[in-house]
Amino acid sequence: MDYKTKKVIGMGVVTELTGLSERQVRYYEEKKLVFPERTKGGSRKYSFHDVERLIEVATKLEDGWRIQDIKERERRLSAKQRDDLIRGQLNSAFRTFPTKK
Amino acid sequence: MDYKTKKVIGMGVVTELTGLSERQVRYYEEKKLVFPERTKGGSRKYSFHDVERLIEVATKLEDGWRIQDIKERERRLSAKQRDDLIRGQLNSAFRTFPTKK
DNA sequence: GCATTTTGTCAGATTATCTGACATATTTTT
DNA sequence: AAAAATATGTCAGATAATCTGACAAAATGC
Repeated sequence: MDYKTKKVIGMGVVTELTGLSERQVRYYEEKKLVFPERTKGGSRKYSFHDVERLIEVATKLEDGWRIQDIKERERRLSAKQRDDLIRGQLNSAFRTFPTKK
Repeated sequence: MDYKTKKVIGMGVVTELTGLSERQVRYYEEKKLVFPERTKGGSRKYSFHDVERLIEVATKLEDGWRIQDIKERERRLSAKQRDDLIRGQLNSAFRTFPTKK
């Protein structure tokens, strides 16, 4: 049970912690930058990780980035990470093979 | 900013995480076993630490303890800890004194 | 037996949050 | 430049979440 990723924080606290408006928080969700859970009644629940994510997004927007830019950059980054991961797997495959005790 | 002690969790999530009823959670506060913060509007906000505390309290009650017993025991324990702390301070005082480089 | 402890429940009020829509200022695109 | 897209504010009306205070009741303590 990770305090950082468990989704337990309501909208009010999120706006307090981030300094953002409700409107902004919901808009960033609409743009698929954060993914809150919901209560049975439909209220959003965020994690501390989500809160940090929102602050990160807000900072970039203040720096002149646009939401699509942010997503585009992250798409590229994660693609690179995938490549790196594959390379790492290949390396370890070749490395573990000859290592025979 | 500690995820564990920051008071950000509402009543609904607390009852989910603890399995307790709202009634129980409020009663344990009335008996001064937990100390939630409040929003401007008056809603309670708990930390993960509070949630663990509530579970601990509930467990002891299930084991036949009564609330006054729990508080009494903790009063004694913290008194002992105060004593231990003082003893520790005295010890280190006497230890650091002769240690002259 | 009477008092205390702990929990349930219910009513009524207030706070918190939701969706959807319209407005708008500032870019970006064509 | 005109049109389109972006990001945010705001407002209304609805629903969900939470609060307090009170009464009831079962279990346990003294």
